[in-house]
Amino acid sequence: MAAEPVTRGRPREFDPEEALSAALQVFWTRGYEGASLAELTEAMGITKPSLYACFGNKEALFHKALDLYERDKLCYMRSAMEEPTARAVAERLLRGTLNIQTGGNDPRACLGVISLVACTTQADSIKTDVLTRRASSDKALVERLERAEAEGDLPAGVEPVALATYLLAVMQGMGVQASGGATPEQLEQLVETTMAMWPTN
Amino acid sequence: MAAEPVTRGRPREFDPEEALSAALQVFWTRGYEGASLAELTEAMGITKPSLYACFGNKEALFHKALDLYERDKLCYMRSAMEEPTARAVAERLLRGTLNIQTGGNDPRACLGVISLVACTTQADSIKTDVLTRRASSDKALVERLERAEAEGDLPAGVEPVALATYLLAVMQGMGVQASGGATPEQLEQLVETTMAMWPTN
DNA sequence: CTCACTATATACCGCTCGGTATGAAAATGG
DNA sequence: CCATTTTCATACCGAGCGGTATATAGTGAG
Repeated sequence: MAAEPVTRGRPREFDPEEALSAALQVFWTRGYEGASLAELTEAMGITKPSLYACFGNKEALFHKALDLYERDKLCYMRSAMEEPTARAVAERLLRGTLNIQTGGNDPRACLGVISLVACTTQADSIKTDVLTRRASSDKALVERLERAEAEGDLPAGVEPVALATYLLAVMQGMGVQASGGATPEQLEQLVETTMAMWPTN
Repeated sequence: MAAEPVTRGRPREFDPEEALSAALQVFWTRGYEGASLAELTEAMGITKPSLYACFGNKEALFHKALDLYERDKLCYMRSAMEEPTARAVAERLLRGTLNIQTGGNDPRACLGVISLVACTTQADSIKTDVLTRRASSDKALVERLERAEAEGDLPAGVEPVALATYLLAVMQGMGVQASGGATPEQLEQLVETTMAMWPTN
């Protein structure tokens, strides 16, 4: 990227990255439809025309916030795949989910889960975007578990696709519990219970 | 109830039960905040003043719809507790959840999950209501699993509270997957995977 | 300094939201 | 037949929504 984008005209008075980060926090707690422009602009410290000029509109802002979320918050997903065993992959995923959900002031679900469940009226492109992103991460987990199967790392009779779906369901269910006011201790216990259930050979 | 409520004045031209059932469908697909009065009244076949006169306001209508939902859709939860073994209880719960989620046109999560995750702005009383109802059903499951432990129906080292939290998380995660466009077959597979994970002694 | 250009702040737009005032319509009691 | 009571349908209300027109302020180029 050009650090010197040859500014002509009045310079911008805010940092787009910081503003986007603030917008992400609002979207994360309110959801896409629940986040109003008034709340967004106040959190970002800018006015509506500035937001429009810099990010396009509310929907484009959300997509960019989703980019940031995936880059900053969901990176643990990719690194978890590098664990040596399927069991270790699962535990890294569960603990990473736990960390995200208990990182803020009070526990809350993954932004993707919130967007999927909450956006019901319009937001067709929002849902599609989230689903597309999730499909690729789901695929990565399936491939990792298929590798585990090939390596003899999974007990016989355990289907990689089914196991991946199951694990993702637990992670998403953990998000629902977090949204429902579960304490970090309860979520931690849920991780341990799930790991105790993990198939052994 | 009095079947003859001594009508005086112009009789009502719609059936409140049917109207409430229609409202429930709208709330279930749109969520509380996503359901507009326009969509509600159209689905219910009545006008806004009629709705207001009969049900109070949107919030009161939602609480009554939640009553109906619990009575009609979540009755399987109570009957599941009567199964003889903890394993059978779990399977009945999972299959009951599956039936609800795949009952409509396309899969969707439990109304409680939708309400919890989606309602972010106002809706304080909505969340409280849902949480209160869920707390009692959670408690019933915990007590059932405690009975199972006392009966030697659970393997050693399995905590009833932790197991109940885990099972509920899977059910809720299943709802998220349903909202995300999972097919009934995938959800069915998720049930079977979960049952395959269920602890054995 | 002047001009072209860009970001800023204010005020505003059309629309939809949940909720209601109002008057006509349909029933019962006298 | 009339008064009373309750429901129905239309039209309306203030507020908040996402988005924007407009005018001003701050920058580099010439």
